[in-house]
Amino acid sequence: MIEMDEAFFDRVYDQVRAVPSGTVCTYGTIARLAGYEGASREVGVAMSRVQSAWNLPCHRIVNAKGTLAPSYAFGGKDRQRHVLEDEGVTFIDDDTIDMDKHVWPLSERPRQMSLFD
DNA sequence: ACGTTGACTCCTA
DNA sequence: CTAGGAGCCAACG
Repeated sequence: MIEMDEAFFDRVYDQVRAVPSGTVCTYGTIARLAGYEGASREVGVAMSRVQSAWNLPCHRIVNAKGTLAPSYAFGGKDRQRHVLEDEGVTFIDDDTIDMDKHVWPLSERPRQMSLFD
């Protein structure tokens, strides 16, 4: 059977669950993998509706710049950073993830593909 | 059914 | 580096 109405949220959450520990994923990537490319903003809305009991690793979802979610999420950026660091994610700043090392999946990296770099 | 809104992204100055 | 604006898509009142 096919989910129809809540397909968007369900697919988004399913993709969030698919993000491995120690990596991070951007809203845009989640949207794309869920089949809603360009709906990055809606992914953010979906995250805001996540409840703790769902066990979604929403702390692994960050924006394209690698900065953490606003303070009102996770009870503060420090909390989110701590969780990510505990999973092995490294930061270049207190609020900025070292994206090129931890973004997932590798093939979804945002326009950084220099073949000869 | 239309207009607003949002844990976004990209481009320009 | 920061600031502002436009584009994008789905949910909500």
